[in-house]
Amino acid sequence: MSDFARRLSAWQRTHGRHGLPWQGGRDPYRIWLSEIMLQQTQVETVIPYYARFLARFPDIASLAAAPVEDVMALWSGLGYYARARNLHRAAQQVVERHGGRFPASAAEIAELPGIGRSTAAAIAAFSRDERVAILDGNVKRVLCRYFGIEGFPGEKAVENRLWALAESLLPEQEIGVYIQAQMDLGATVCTRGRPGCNRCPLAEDCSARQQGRQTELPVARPKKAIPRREARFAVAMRGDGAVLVERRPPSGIWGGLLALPEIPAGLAEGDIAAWAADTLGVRSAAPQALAPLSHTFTHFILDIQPLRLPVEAELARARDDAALSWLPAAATAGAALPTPVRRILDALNAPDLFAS
DNA sequence: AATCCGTGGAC
DNA sequence: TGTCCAAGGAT
Repeated sequence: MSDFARRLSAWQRTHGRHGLPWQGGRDPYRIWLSEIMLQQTQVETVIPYYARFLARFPDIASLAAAPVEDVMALWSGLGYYARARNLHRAAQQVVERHGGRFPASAAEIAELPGIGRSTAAAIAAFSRDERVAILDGNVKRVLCRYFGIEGFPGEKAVENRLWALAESLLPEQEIGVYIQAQMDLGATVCTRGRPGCNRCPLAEDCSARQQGRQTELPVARPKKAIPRREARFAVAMRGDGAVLVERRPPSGIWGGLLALPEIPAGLAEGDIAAWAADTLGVRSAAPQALAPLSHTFTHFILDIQPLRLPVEAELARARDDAALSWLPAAATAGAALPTPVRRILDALNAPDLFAS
């Protein structure tokens, strides 16, 4: 075994993380769920979602049998909603094509929607110690520093080199411990800022440390200015507190979630009531501006102006739009809402703390 | 290959 | 306040 792997695994046994909710078992379903939730998402954020999801869907069969809307609701707030849709689709594929048993090998696992090479390897390594490499953000950071690898790791050529390196370093046995060691070292010691080199089992011959380049490696993503966009959300509210929401298409931003209808840009304030009558099927009083908010996505910032439309009457819509539905105030907590929509509705339902 | 896809934590 | 990006994958 390479000294690299031996030192890493030895470190994991004494200094690694062992008590996380998805650790300690070999059930591929639980491991799979954790890996998907943890994609681009921090451990502390995932923990409560993971518990709620497992309580509602304890196994693949229950997940596969559920309506996708229920799955989206449990994912509400976690982001990257295609993960939830793919998770549901994959569960159904396991039932239909694998007799309900999660496929064993990393190669088979990677065929499922939402599971790429690295996630498939992590599942196979943790569930049955299959000898396969992962390449997530942690591993990229550790390898780039230890071997002094130049170039942005998101670049194809650099990534290919890292994959080859990761595979060449694999120990013969106990791959699960080794994989966990890489993740834990990256998450707790070889962190992005201020790495704890004095606690690192690889420090003595780490290229970045020898050259004092810990903050320069891995090479950062090329900078790109992120655009700002504006949107007005219609908050059509009935007297009983129910709000009109729109199921978004499966792909794109907030795919499959319930959002507030967007008022077309450029539509004059005075024309909003007519638009609401035509498009939303509601007769409403004059729009009232609610507190604006700003929401940051990965690649743009959205400045949101919610406009409350007090509903006076429901009209027959020319073409019944199945995407529109009334969300009762009591149902917001369990609904599949994106975060800013939840904030807007929560503010409406909460007692006004600033009223005198 | 480059872009798209959420949210919140850390600094 | 802004910046960066975390157990990535799909297109």
